[in-house]
Amino acid sequence: MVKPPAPTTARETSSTSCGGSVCEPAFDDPELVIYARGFAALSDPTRLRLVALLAANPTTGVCVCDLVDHVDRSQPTVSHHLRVLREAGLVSSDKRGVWTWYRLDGTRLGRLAAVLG
Amino acid sequence: MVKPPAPTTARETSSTSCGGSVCEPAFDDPELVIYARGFAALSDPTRLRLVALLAANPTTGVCVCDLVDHVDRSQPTVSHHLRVLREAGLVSSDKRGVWTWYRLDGTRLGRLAAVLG
DNA sequence: GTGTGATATTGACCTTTGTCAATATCACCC
DNA sequence: GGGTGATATTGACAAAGGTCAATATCACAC
Repeated sequence: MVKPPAPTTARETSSTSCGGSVCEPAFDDPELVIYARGFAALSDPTRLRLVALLAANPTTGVCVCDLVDHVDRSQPTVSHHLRVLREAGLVSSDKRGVWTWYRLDGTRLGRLAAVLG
Repeated sequence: MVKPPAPTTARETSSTSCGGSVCEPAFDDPELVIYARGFAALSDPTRLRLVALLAANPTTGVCVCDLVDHVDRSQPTVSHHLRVLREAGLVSSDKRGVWTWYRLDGTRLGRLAAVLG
């Protein structure tokens, strides 16, 4: 969203027009849809808590069983949320034997942060 | 979500336990709900386009009538989205006569960006 | 192979959300 | 005051989303 402020031309509010001159942003619609999907993945408190847990354990990641223990939601619900995060590209999963470990994808998260300025 | 990586203790994957030691994040639930609401406000392409338009015109803001012209949605729908953004604290509105101008709240947006690292 | 335990998927439920048409509000001009 | 035009609100509807119980899958141990 960051954009160098355009040299705003003088603008007089007349009674027949708001007098606005709008500078178009440099984002096209497909881009917006992708970013919106990313933010949607972060729009749920449970998912945000999962992200926080993963962010607090960046080097090792966290096993699903531990995530379930920490979020006060049923195991299927946690699994659903992890799927949403994975499909948004924000986390990656790694199956080791019976256990599945999730890890945060800092790059994707950083790109979303960059969009916000 | 940024958190100094805790000194992860050695962890052996046994057959009876994943062996994980989870470092708790420094976010409490009310905080998560607030942030989630912020991201939810950014989770719609139409709203994201509105934000982009406002970000591209930071000094003056943009009049609602111009926003409606630029987003291919009905006027009530645009009004609805602006309300969502306003209630999330991401934009502020300013009534000048018949026209209402919206402006981006960079601080709030920046705080959301900071949460992402 | 059988059992066990970790994770994923399915199905069902209810809530939330995006959208528009219709209507309301409100400021301004004549 | 009546008309006009900008914005907000309401109501209705379909679609999407969060949750859990039940079930499926799959790896490992015995």
